[in-house]
Amino acid sequence: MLDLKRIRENEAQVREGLARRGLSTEVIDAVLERDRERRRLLSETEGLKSRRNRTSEEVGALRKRGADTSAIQAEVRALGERIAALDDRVREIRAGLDALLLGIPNVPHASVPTGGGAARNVVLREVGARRAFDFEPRTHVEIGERLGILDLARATRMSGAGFPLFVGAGARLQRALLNFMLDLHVREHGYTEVWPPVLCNSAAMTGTGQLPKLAEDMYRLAADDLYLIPTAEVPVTNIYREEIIARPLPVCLTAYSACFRREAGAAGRETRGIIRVHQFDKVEMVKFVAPESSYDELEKLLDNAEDVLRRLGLAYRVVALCSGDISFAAAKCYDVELWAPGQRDWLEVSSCSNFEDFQARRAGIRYRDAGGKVRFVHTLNGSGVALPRLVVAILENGQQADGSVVLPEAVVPYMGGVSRIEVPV
RNA sequence: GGAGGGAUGGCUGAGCGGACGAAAGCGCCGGUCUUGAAAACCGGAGUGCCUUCGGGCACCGUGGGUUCGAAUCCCACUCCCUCCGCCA
Repeated sequence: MLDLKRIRENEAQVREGLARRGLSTEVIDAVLERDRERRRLLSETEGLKSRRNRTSEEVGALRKRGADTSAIQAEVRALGERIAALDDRVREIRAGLDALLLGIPNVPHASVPTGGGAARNVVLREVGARRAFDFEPRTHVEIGERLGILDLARATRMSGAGFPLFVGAGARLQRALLNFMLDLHVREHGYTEVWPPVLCNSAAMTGTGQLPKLAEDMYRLAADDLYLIPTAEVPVTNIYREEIIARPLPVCLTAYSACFRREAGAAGRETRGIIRVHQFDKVEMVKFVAPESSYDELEKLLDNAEDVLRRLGLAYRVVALCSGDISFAAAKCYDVELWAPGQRDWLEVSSCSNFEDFQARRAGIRYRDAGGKVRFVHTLNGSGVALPRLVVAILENGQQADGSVVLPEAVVPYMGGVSRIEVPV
């Protein structure tokens, strides 16, 4: 959520931010108009309340002396009625204002390239050589089914399309990769591991910005005001909701979680295989940092995500998203994409974002600066990394002519020494 | 799921409907003393909003209600604790 004062005082900057996202700035007019009305009514109401408080105290004093207070009591009662009416009106305006503010996206950082659509994203670097094949590389679906480690048909029978079932070495690979990534972030990148709930309430979802805009994309348990999380970002960021963080910043947390996405509106896109699924597993990194350092911390976060791929020896590239492509809550965002030879395409496996104080303001996450002043933290997060597309890349890059798959060395210890998944006889 | 108890500032914990934005202790910050520290003593300190910058308003789990006036009384909800039942 944007600071109302910021909209008031830096109107042009906010309008430019919306425009860079390709959005209308009409909402700003509505916000400013309601804000003016709200402040006008507040002054009036508070003046009346001040009068009521003083007069009411008088009643007490007069009573003590045994004086008749019926006239003055009637006066206060009348004041109370006026106040109640005004309060209702203020509440109404405030609710409307909040609804507007919750629907306004973050202002893109100055360093974000301007433009809309993937074509305007900027490829910053490509790391690692793409493997050359002396045979026609197969897709992960072909590889996985032949190896008997991926059973999409049976998964569809129990849950529908988009719910992968991993078997044998495939299941083991999931567990191995998760442990490999968590160990890396905890032991070498300085993160504290957490294991969060995968159902969160609407307040938490609003805090990180999934609500109100992305309601259609989430699985919801209507009877309980609970949603299945689309990413561990939600529970992990909300750990400090409505708190003044007492620990020294930065606070760096990492978590594995299952993630659930309805992918409404994505029907027909990337439906083959496990590139876009309704349930998947992911290791997430989340940081709570002082505002001065958030852009340095974003670079570190990005490097932590890249480190996963470097150690697995996979070819990847880093993309700076343009202003029309960054997510609702983000001020700046880098995507990390893996090369998948069976797809002949780059697959997004991580999105590293700085939200500045956008989420912190919604979720009420604050800290005390050196001077003891209470301020909103900056929050960041990034995948480190998402599993299904990582598995796609490992299978498609590691495939051999005979159908077997050679695994990256770094996961072999986590696979109980297995370095190659063989075709069953 | 059943029965009872509870929710107050960073923590512990007081609070006859007007004195309470709130005692006290701990912790924290500043000062005195000290070579330095500890102890002792003195002082300071909640959050948000509005403002004509004098000040004002709101906040004691959340939302309603009673009253001239609510941390305090009433109702509902949420969460926590104890006991019983059930369960991995």
